Amino acid sequence: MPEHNGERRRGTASISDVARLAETSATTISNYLNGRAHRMAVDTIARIEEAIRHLNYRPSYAARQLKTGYIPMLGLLVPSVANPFHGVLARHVEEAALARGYQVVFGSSLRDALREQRYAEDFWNFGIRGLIIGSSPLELGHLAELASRGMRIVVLDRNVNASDFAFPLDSVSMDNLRAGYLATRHLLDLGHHSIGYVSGATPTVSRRDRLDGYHQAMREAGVLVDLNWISTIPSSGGYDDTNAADLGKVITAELLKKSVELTGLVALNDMYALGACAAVREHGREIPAEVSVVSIDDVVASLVHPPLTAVHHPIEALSTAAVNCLIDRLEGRHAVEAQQIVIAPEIVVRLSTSRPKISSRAASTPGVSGKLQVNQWEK
Amino acid sequence: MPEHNGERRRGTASISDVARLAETSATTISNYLNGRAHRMAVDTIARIEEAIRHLNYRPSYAARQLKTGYIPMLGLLVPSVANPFHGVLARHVEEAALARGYQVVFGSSLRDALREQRYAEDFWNFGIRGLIIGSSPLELGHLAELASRGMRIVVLDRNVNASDFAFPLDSVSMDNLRAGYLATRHLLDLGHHSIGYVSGATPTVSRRDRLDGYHQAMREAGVLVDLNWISTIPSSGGYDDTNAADLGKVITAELLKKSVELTGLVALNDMYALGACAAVREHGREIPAEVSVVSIDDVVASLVHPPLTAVHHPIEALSTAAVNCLIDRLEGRHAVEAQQIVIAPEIVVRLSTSRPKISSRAASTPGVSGKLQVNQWEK
DNA sequence: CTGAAAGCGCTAACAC
DNA sequence: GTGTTAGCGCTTTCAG
Repeated sequence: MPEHNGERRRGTASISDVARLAETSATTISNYLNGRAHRMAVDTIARIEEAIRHLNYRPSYAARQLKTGYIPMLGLLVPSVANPFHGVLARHVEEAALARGYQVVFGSSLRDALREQRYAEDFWNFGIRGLIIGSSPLELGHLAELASRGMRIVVLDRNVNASDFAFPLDSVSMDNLRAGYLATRHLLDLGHHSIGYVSGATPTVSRRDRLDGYHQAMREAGVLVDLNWISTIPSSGGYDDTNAADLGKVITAELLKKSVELTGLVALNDMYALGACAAVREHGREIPAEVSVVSIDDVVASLVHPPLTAVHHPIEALSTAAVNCLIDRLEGRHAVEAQQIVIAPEIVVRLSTSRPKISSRAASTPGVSGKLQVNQWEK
Repeated sequence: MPEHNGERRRGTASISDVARLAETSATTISNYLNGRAHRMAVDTIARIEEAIRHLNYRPSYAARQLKTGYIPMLGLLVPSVANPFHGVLARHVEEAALARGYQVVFGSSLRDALREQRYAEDFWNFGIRGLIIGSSPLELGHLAELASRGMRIVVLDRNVNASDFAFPLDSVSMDNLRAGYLATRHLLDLGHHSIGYVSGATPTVSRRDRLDGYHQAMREAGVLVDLNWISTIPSSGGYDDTNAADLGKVITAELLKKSVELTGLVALNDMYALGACAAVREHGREIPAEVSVVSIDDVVASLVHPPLTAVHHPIEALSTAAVNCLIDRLEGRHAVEAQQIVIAPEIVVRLSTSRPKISSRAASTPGVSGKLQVNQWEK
């Protein structure tokens, strides 16, 4: 622990200062402060308020916390606040927390379970008892011990199967499978068959679900998916999300090289989509004339050129729901069972997608990939 | 204050539990914990460590803070973490703080002095004594009272003239004037004369400085600036930075309408630049063939199409410097005088700028605007 | 309706 | 080297 200059709460009045000035006791001040002023003598109240104002008194959360074990502070852990998606997420979490009188302290996990755990434990040592996890690693075991100690956790962006965990876990998420499905389906509906999927290999629930959605849509349309259409490049070690766009570019370049027949691309998220667009252009192809690109998340999709068709991630609704769920639990006004909130996404069509052109390349599709089959799941 | 379920630090051992198990006193544990174990008996140390491990003991920051007035937590206030620039800023602040053992709690000020003040006061009530202000309103008076109480404040993104304030204030910033200058100068060097400046009217120091840089470059090149080249649309009320791109678009549309002779555009930041690009295209002009665009900040500039020429904002260096400066002060290892750190930016040339085409429009420039003068500042 | 007293978990004198 | 004591600012029985 670092040295500090020992500066005390200089200039900060304490409850006893107020009591003295108001000619009453600390207890009474405390009662007043905690909403137990209902049947207090009016002039006592008046004196208290006057004293508080005069002294510019604010109660110390530390002292209060020491006594009650309670602090109006939430922890937020995301892969990286530098990622615009999580920045927006943080912004909404902040606002919802503020509305309930809570502050939020954040940490970037860098998708590292150990780092995430350390942060969470640090939060605990600060007295924080409510935690929002804004990512979705497959495993949550690193938080089990904390949960058993009493940390309330709500997971954002992944749907949790309650029975998967030994501890109660609320979850709030967009229906990621449906997101992947909608993105793919949109391309399919436009007439594309050879559709690539641009994603890093980081194992998260939301990513797995989105990919499942892609497969479901393809299957439903009777398109046999070529393995080369799905990127398998693992995301590099110190994964910070900062390089997501670069990764998307590399991945897409690879995809395009292996499979010239591709006319449509579904990107895991906006950052990957930006990288994908760059790669498509470097490959000498136009968007959407030659390759259509659809993104998921819709954080910056509308801002670029061309504006990207994207499945919109309802971040605000999710964040608000997560915060309220968490605080409700902290304040003990909840049923015991874990809650799972899932919100359906919608697609926003913009200018990065269009009908495929009849291209000589597509005609020369190698092997069976892209070939239409009898659609046995037709609906 | 909201009700809570009164859950105590259940399952959390205290220092006396450790003392008991280690068959020693709390003081000794405390000494051990605070790096005063130099000449402690080795077996005492061993028993302590064993006990700590066994109990999974972690000291309570709240109790420690109550005693010492110290808490390893920093407050960070930015206009909006949803803004990618500030998200990246927050990420670097986080990392620098973490390296020094500090957590960071953040708030979005929405460029509202009152909101900013409330946050800062709340931070204070949590025991936080170090604050980073990541915006640069012209006035800082709303923080004066807090500063006088002992809050350490470092301002990021604005250069502070120490004597402007009654309280000591460290500042860390890029040389914003130079940033504006470099951006404009780049366009000038390419041969542009009619150069617009895209910015909201929010009064901040960094914005004023950047605009000054624009003027300086224009003056130096002997170009008379037409008032219509500089947007004067005030940013709308509840300014959240979320709509910066939209604002940039509206502003640019206006600029282009008023002044068809413009062949170059300097944008206040990346978000404005994105909006500017959209407006240029809607106006039926190509980038950079017909209009060159240069941005400032370079947060997403490289990711879009075409990749934007931009003055690079050294956010990491600034954030790290700010955090270290702040913590040094908190830990009392600083000279008394306020520090001003200024870092020079550099421009990164990409594909959104090129030499202007000889256009009939430019030739028909109305009035004197855009006319070359004798360059009396030539160097 | 108000107050006195005890104690949350920790650290800092000051003994021993 | 290690322990004793007091107390940070607040809340909470429990009396009055």
